[in-house]
Amino acid sequence: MIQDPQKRLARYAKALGHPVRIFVLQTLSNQACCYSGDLTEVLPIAKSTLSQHLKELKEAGLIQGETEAPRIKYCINKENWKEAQQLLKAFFDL
Amino acid sequence: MIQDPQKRLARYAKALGHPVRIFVLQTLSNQACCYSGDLTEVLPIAKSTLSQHLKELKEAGLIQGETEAPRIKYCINKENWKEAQQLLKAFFDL
DNA sequence: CTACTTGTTCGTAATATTGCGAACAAAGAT
DNA sequence: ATCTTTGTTCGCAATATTACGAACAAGTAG
Repeated sequence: MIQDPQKRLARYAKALGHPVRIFVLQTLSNQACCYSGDLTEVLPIAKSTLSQHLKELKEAGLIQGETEAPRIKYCINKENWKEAQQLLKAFFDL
Repeated sequence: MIQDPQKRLARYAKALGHPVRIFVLQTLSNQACCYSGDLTEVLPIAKSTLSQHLKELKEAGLIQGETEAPRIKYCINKENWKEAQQLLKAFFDL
């Protein structure tokens, strides 16, 4: 009954379903990439909590992390980002 | 730190974060309105479960229900739908 | 009035989410 | 080799989500 595109759309939407994750994605969209330390400084949450949110975004496929020295550089996963964009566009253009 | 638009966007996204709710919204977008019985016939879930999903969509402001005889007619809440659309558009056009 | 239809609400259970601090791992600096 | 920095993982707790069936309300039909 419910098809794969609907599941994928729901998956992406779920990942967007928290203010912190929205903020993170906005930050990454604006400025290419960033380190999680940059985010911890700004956000009023524990670093372990931020780490979990980043993990969820990673598992949803919306971001990717690249080890770089002691830090990890997070970027948008452009391919999946585009898919989410298209699925949502199609959804609202119904 | 986190502003109201981000919270509202996250709220809408959260409401979209389940395949059944995506399906319901697609159905309502396509054909004006429908009764929850129409949905129960098609979806492989208990009517009480569907009722909960409809309640969440209602509380998120994305749909509205209108009592009509023994049934309830559900429609998109166009005002909030448009807001969600705009917030998401702005989000992805970053 | 007594069914019947339609949908919500309640009670329950299993699982997921959110959040924190403490402990841990990995790599660079001293 | 030791310390520092950076971020993850673990353990825990509180709350939310998802789902079902049974019971309940509200209106229609007989």
